[in-house]
Amino acid sequence: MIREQLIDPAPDALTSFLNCHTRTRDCLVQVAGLAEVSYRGRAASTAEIGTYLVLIKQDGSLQIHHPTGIKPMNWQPKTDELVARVDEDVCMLLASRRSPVEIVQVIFLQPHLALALELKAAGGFFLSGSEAQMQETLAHAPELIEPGLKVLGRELLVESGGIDLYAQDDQGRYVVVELKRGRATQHAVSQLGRYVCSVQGKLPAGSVVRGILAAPSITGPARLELESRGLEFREISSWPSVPVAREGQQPSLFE
Amino acid sequence: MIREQLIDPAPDALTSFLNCHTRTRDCLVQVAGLAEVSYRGRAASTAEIGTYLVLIKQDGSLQIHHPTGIKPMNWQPKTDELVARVDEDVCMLLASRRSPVEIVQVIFLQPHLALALELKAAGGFFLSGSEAQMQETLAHAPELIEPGLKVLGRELLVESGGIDLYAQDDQGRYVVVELKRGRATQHAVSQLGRYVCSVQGKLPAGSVVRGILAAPSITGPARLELESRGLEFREISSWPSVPVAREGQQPSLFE
DNA sequence: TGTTAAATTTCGGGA
DNA sequence: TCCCGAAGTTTAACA
Repeated sequence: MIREQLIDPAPDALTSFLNCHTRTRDCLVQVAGLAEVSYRGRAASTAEIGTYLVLIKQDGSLQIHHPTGIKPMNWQPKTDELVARVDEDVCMLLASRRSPVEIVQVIFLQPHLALALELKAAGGFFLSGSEAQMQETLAHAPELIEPGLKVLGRELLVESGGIDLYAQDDQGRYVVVELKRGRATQHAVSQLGRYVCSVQGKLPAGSVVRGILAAPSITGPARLELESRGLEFREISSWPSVPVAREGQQPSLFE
Repeated sequence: MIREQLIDPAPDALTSFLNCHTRTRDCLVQVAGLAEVSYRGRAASTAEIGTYLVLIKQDGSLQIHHPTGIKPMNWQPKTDELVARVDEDVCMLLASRRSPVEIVQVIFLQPHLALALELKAAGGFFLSGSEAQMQETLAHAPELIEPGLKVLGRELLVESGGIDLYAQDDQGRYVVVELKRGRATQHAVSQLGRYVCSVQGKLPAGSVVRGILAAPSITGPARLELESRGLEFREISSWPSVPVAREGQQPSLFE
């Protein structure tokens, strides 16, 4: 599990350690200690000297954590080059990528701990409650949106994006359905509006296209915007915002 | 720096370790080893048995990393309760929060390493290249958007959101400016459209309100959408997508 | 608390 | 590669 551990490594020792274990790409590498971090790319940042935790995963992704918060202080999702070297008597780590051109530089002023861990086995990961799952369910039970609704297509691509559900109502009118797994916002209304326009543009002039936003709830401003644009909202209440373990009850949507 | 380190801890030892160091809230705690993770909240997930790295920061935030990717496999940004206990002869960690109600459960089947680190000093952090900075710059140099433009306000709140820059052109017409630090998308066009409508609704009927999207570039579909809605695009090219160190040259925007 | 929008968003999918 | 959209997005700001 622990491939290698160094306490208070010298600059050249840390440099070798980093280059060795990042090259093999089979370890999760971490270094904790006093460091300085700078980033240049889509934006630019500088972190003054402080105690940070640097993580380098097997795919070469880099993240630098400060004492609080879920998000790293600095990061590099993918690195095209990851190299450590001794510079002015300290170990310096450079993580760069092209597209976008970005570079993160870590200067280890006083590394206290360097650790290489083997994190081999990762089991399966299963997520439920995604919008994709909601789409799957509603595509097979469109009456939950509206009685008589017939689904013609899913993920239909138009110039302005992908339409979640494309359908026809009991009067033969085309219906564009936009799904949200959580509370629908003005953003969702804009999306729906764009899709409705795109579909209208493909049909003979004068065709009526309905737009339905289907979600467990909707914000006040979104509702106003929606109604002013002649679009509709359908509450999908059986979508459990917090799936609760239940016994002897009938399973809700998505279970 | 290293407050405590355990190798292959027994369930009760790991439990004590976790409860002790998370209670004091002055350490970054990590556990690496075989585990199972499940989550219930806005969605639900299960991670089968595998080797993971669990990080618990001083603010009680929890993240569980698998071998690749910048994002944790599971996480809990804020925990209202963080408690470990021995359950069926293994150590189980529960991290829960209200609002939204969510819980992450980690079952440590075979912990190999438990580490408590002191990450005390964090230096200052400075980021440049944000949209806020772009706004600051353009508010003082609106001629970069258009000659004769006068800024009337920033972050002006209307019902549909916050207008980045509110201005008047050399002919006295009101101008709503939406800024993007990167390539502008259809989403940005929608925002701008909403703001223009909101402003029009506040002015006497028939008032002309211009909408300008100011960004370094714009996607093709966004440009079409923009033009079809009578809105305008202004390229802000001096926004350096990659701020480069230069010598003897005149500093660009934002430097 | 509710809503909106930014973010070095990341990530995945389709053309 | 470009583009769009989901995400357990997170985070901050503001009414």
